[in-house]
Amino acid sequence: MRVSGNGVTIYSVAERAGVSIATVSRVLQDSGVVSERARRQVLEAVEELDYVPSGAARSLAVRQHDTYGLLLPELSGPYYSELLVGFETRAGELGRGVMLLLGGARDLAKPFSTLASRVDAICVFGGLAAHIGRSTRPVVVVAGGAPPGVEAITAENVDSAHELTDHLLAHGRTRLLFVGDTTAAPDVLERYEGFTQAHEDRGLRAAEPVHVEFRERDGIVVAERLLAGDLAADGLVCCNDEVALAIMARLTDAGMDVPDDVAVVGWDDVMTARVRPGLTTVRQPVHQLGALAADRLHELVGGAPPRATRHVLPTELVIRGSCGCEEHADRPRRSHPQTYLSTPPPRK
Amino acid sequence: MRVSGNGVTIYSVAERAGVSIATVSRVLQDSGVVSERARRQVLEAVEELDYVPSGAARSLAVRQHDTYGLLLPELSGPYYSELLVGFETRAGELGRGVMLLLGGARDLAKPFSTLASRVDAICVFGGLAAHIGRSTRPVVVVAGGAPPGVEAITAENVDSAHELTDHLLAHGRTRLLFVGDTTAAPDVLERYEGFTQAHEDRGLRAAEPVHVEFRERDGIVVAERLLAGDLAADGLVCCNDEVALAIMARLTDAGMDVPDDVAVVGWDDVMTARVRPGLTTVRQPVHQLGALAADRLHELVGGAPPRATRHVLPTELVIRGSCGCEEHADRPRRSHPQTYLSTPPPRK
DNA sequence: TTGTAAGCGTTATCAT
DNA sequence: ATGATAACGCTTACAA
Repeated sequence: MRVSGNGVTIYSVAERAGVSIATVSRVLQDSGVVSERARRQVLEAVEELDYVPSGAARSLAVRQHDTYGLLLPELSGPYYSELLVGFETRAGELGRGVMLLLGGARDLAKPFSTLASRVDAICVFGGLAAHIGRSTRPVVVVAGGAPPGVEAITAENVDSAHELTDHLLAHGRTRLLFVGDTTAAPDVLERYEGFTQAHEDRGLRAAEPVHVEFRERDGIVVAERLLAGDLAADGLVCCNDEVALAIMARLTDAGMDVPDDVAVVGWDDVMTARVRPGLTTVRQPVHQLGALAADRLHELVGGAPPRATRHVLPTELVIRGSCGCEEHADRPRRSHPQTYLSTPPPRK
Repeated sequence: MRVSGNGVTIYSVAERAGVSIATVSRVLQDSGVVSERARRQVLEAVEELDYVPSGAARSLAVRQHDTYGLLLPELSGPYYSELLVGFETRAGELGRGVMLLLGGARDLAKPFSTLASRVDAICVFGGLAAHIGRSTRPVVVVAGGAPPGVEAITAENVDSAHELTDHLLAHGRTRLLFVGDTTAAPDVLERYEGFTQAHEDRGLRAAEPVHVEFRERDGIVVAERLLAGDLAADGLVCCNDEVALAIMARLTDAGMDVPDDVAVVGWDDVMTARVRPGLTTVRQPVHQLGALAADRLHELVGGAPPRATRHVLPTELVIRGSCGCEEHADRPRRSHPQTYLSTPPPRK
């Protein structure tokens, strides 16, 4: 039994149109020269037979899948979605399809190699970089460290964190806590580095990070610990906005004032749930990250050599009220331009 | 130039292992019987050569892509993400890959047929159902109406909307507005139907829907119109939580009280941004929607006949404070079980 | 247990 | 302008 497709092949079409399969292919690929008459007949036959070409056969013949893979750990929150959208959009512009693989809990070994067998190149999210067995296919790692020889694209982290932290310290905050699991993602570790450096630059010593996941509920736990006196701080630098917002909400509910009692800042500039005080945060060019990844895969597949240095995208510090500033214009305050290798700076 | 892959084929492996390609295939597919010795040698050769099989060649040979397609309009907010995760997860469990196509603004005709040529079956999001040209491949439409002969899966809408609306009317609200673009998605239209019916059941006449998009900013516009007196209402039934939350935030900012001045209810039960008052909303089994879609595609590809009736998943009304109720336990109040065709009710 | 060989449905190179 | 025909890399009877 033919389980998929309708059994209509290029042969059926050729026969019906009264031409050879070569002509059918020419018409469909719009390659070579075909008489108007032949073209019409082919198109007609295609229509009548509901012909759907076999992507597999084509890929085999042209030795290219025209598809890029994307490996993400999950899809909660706006971060991954935006990355995915950026990637898919650019891939689409390049005429490439996208195969998605979500990390989740499952063992990725087999799914990953299956993916590798179906695509021309793969974009891997930072935390999952370990899954790249000598992948044979071109790979770029996004938002995280890559093994030697593998290209990496990331948003600037250290400097942004430095500035964000320093901003809090400049507000006179003395007991800052970094909230985020530095072991979970390379990005988070870099942010903690910036956090530490900012302290050191002022002759202070940064506290150990408070390890939590990225999710909202994890923020609540931190808030509870703060309320219980288990944790003490007058400023919180959170690994992302969701955690920051959750903490703010819980703290405010319990009668504490943000930023008076404790300043809270985050990362990502999530546009949802605009709150008061507005959340001071670092805006990342997530969409561009995805788009750039797709671009690079395309170039790598095209034969370009992998880049030796990481490609770092600039971020913007967005000052609102949660850091202790008077809430003013909702605009980015400063940006962190980075070395651009060959790609022009992303534009909004 | 060989642009993709490393040129290592099953032949290279066979040669290196000193066996035939049939044996290599047997080892890799774990089919047929192979001597331990041959197996070891093949595996060794695979390792040494960094062999990555060609998915295309395999698909061509087995006449199956082992991949399902998913067509979504976009990825903003948690709704689509959850749907996607549900779909991808189940597909993964079934050993199938997922190709994603995002609607966006671009013309979908070509991307869609390309997609069709690369997958065994496609899941199409409701609003995009029009893009299914006699697709030849099995298709299921999720969250929306499907052309005759095409299977559809959706969450219950009319009854939920009816109950939600009636709940507001029972609170003594008299000027209810439905906020959402009924022309954009069939789901929204169904909700408006329930909205209308609830009015009619009480001998009232429902107002025309206020057409807005799904996004947050669209909610703000509505709030502005309300504040400006351009719109008058003491209760708002919003097409999703993002719009509802945005409206609530803007209204509250401007000094209005929710729910005293105006009740606001939504749809989706977005867990982010838990606010006060808590948002009364309808919880949809979005993850299951995606998972069920993958399941059905799998069965269709396996030769099962398409279902004639729509497969409707139950929703839960979640009563919190934004409807005017005293804020009590954060639990679903009632559910809308529907006819189950063959799939057991989704469980949390 | 292993190998040979015939597909699978395209593209692309030659002739014609 | 069109048609044979040889790849493309794999799976799978069928033989051995």
